[in-house]
Amino acid sequence: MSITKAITYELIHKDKVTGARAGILHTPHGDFNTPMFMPVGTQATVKSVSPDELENLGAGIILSNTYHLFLRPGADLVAEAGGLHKFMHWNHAILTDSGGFQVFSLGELRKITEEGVTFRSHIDGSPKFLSPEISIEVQMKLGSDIAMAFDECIPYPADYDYTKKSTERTHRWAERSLNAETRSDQGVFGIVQGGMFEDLREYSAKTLSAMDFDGFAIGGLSVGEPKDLMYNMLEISTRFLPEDKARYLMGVGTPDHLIEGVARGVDMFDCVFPTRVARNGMAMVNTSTASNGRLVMKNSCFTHDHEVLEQGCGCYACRNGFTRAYIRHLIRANEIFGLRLLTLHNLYFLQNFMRRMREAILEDDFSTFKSVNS
RNA sequence: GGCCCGGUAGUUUAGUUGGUUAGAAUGCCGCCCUGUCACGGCGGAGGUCGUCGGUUCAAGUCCGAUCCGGGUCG
Repeated sequence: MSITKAITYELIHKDKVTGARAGILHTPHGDFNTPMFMPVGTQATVKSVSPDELENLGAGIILSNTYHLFLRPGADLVAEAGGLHKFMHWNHAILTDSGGFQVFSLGELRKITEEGVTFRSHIDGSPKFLSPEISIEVQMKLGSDIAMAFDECIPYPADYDYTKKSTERTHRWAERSLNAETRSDQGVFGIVQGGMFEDLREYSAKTLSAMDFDGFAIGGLSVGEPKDLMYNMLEISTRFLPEDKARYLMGVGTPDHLIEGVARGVDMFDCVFPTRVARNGMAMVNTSTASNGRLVMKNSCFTHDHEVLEQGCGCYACRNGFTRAYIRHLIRANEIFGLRLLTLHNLYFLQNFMRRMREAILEDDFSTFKSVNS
């Protein structure tokens, strides 16, 4: 007899050359093609974008943050509103990060013990406490489709001894996170750590694989380490994860990293990059449009540029003919619409980028896509 | 015409009893943003301190003249 799982991964095709995977992630709020990119909606909103705009640009699942919602407005209020989906009017899937990374980002403001993490709120400085049990409880109240286990994101660089101890603690926290979960309509993903050490990455992936998670994330990467080191750690992390469950590389969202991640069998990504960078005036484009894949709209070379961001792009901004000169003007003048146009463009760009990768995988031609877009 | 106030980066300005390389904000130019940030981070260019002369070891600062702007009295 099989228990119905809230979250399942269906492998459709594996690229014959690279091992890149095309699949479908089944959730209580719909089925979504992988590889996929999840826009970040930290505080129950993808900054400056409405739910129907998100839907229109092809996003199927978004990420929201336990840490932020825990501090404000509080999980009880969201539960009172009927859960996060209802609260923010988003009918598709939601993955909630556990707060591990945010707490790690607080630096000196936090203290880690076996029980959990005490820290000070970045909002009002008040003392707070998060543990695996509390994080999962909050995520259950939020009602996300996928909850993340509470982990410690190890800073870079970190020595072997600390990395080993931290990783082992993350494993114990993973077990506790799993035990705290009671909702049948919610899945839980474990998070592989292991810092920058091959044996610890392998150890972490194997240890977590033995637990009954619905999917696995690779954490602790893209924290300042060199690219090659990151790719190596990623490779080892995914190698020991089960084929029949989704793999999620946390916090990655530049095109080069997405390609390298997919090439190593990753199915899901999230990143503030496209949205944050949009708010600071940058458009993401194909390398055929700009060799580094970026247009810094504040640059004076766009003053008289009356072309769209990228020819042939189907995003709201390009489809409707908003020009580079216009967007540059809006950004410089600090007009909200400027950052909205760039946000819509960047999110569309990445959705389309993932879609194209998936097509390439299905045609066993991912290595061509990789070489053309790197 | 007399008297008073004020002229310092494009703009708004700080500058002590004269004392290192005249600061800042904003704007301008560029770089950056990877599980926290809309109004963010870093760097750069930009000044003959209205002009001329004087005092002094040393003047944005003190003195004189002059130009410009504003105020006020006749």
